[in-house]
Amino acid sequence: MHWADHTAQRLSNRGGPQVSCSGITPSGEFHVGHLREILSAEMIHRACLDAGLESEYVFIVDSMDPLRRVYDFLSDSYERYIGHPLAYIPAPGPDGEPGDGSNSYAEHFLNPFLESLEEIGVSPRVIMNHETYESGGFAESIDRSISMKVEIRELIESISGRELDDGWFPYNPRDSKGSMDGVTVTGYEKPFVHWIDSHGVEGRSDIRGGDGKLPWRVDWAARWIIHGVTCEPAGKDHGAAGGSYDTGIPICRLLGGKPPDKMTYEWIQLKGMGAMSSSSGLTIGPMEALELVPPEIMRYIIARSKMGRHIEFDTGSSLFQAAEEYERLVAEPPEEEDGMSKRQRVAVRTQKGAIRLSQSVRGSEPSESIGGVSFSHLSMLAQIKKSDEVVWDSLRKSGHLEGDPSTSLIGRLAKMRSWIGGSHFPEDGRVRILTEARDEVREEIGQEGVVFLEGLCLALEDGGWDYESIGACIRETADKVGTPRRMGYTILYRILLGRDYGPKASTLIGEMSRDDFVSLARSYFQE
RNA sequence: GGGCCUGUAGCUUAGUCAGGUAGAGCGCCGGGCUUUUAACCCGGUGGCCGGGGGUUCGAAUCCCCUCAGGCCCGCCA
Repeated sequence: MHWADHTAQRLSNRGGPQVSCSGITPSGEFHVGHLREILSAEMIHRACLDAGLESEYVFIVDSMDPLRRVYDFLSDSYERYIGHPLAYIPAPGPDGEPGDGSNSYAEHFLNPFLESLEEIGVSPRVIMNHETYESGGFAESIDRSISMKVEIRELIESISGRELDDGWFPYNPRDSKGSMDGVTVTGYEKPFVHWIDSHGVEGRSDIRGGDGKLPWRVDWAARWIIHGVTCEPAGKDHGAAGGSYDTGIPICRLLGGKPPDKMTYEWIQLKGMGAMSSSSGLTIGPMEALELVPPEIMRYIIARSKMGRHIEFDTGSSLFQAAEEYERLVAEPPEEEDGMSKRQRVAVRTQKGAIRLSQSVRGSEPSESIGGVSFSHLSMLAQIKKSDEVVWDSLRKSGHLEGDPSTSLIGRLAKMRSWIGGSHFPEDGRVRILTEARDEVREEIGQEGVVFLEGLCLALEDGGWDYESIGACIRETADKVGTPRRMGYTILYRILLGRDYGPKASTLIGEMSRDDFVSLARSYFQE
């Protein structure tokens, strides 16, 4: 059974309406790794719906989290915002300088990400955490936390092994400048927390507003209660022993809630480059990834892997592999058959689940996502056909397409073109036509090849320069000089691409000019 | 120091929670195909399940130890 379906089954035992949740801090550019966070939860949500449960998917944006430090892409001017909630800091401009404040730091990074989510069929209920604070949503939890300060403190210290300092308080007020760093709480009179800040200024924060927040480990437990979260897959960092999941669960109970089960997922790694990290600069943003990868394939990459496994995200040749695997499964959906072992049945169900959950539109027919044309075929066409119209013509001729291309097919071609045009496209997927003879090829094709090419050049002198005529010439020449047709094609692929296989030979040749082809072929039999 | 994940065929992996004769895809090899969309069809090759010990009638699966890789323990998906 697919992990999402399995989780849905567990959640149905828990009962009640289901709320799957993700939480991400918008401290910098979003990257592909974040898609796993989102999709893991969203797929569980869909599996719940498919299981007939009432379910919702919410995306909580940690907009109340403070800016930790001045990141590389920020100017030094951001020094003064350290400790301020991301929702109350102006967005950086292209130069890294703070903007005019019309757009907050949190929104600045969040908005493009939401667009990416739209594209892969994820439309969460977005909750800006700072708004929940502002509207007083956290007030009760804050009050409870303060009254249970001793118990919470003990829990965190004993489970995480951390020693909290004497001034620790389960609420971090914002100081006279708006920062949450270096503020000492001096007292609590519901609903006000009194404090003195590092500048010596005294003040008070209303727990019913955005004047401060719960510390992370308590915040997490509290939001589960506030939003009724029943399931929240978290990055493995939260899952470490003594990590925030281990403290969140008992704290949530202490505050009177029913926490979700601990569930963690592994990182996505960039092939050969280690884990995604905003600070290392080695990231592929979701926008960038989705410019290359069709939505269903992106979802499939997440859906086919169990949560506990690393995913090597690679925009090179393994993307072809993933796409082909997806297409194969869609073309021939696995079915349970008599005589299958229990394991085989499980495998079939898992694969069917992965395909189902990979659709960007829930419940849509998987074969529509492919649009009748395989990923690798499209990559070839996109490389040898300059204009989209010619690609459609070719597809109509080959019977892949009737009438106008679908929106999804147009999108696929556009993505394919940007993939091919960019630096991520794998070399061995590239169709590069050679322009002159190569010694090793000369050796491979031997005398038989020379005779065949001579005959072919002769045959191509006259006649039309269209795929059909060219194809006919190839077949006729092969028969005439006594070369098996298969060998004739192999010879052509060798001189054209330096490989034994390739896209349809007549199509390839037809894309060249007659002179170019003849001069390439001649270079093998003329000194 | 503490903890987590992973290790199954050349590659990607299923099966591990609920122990019952090792499954799949790709690749590779062979055959077929008198238009080769890197295609398609048929057949085949291939694994002491990282290693060792234990529990059991029976272990890839449970327990202990060990090796290797990745990672977490202020914040980070």
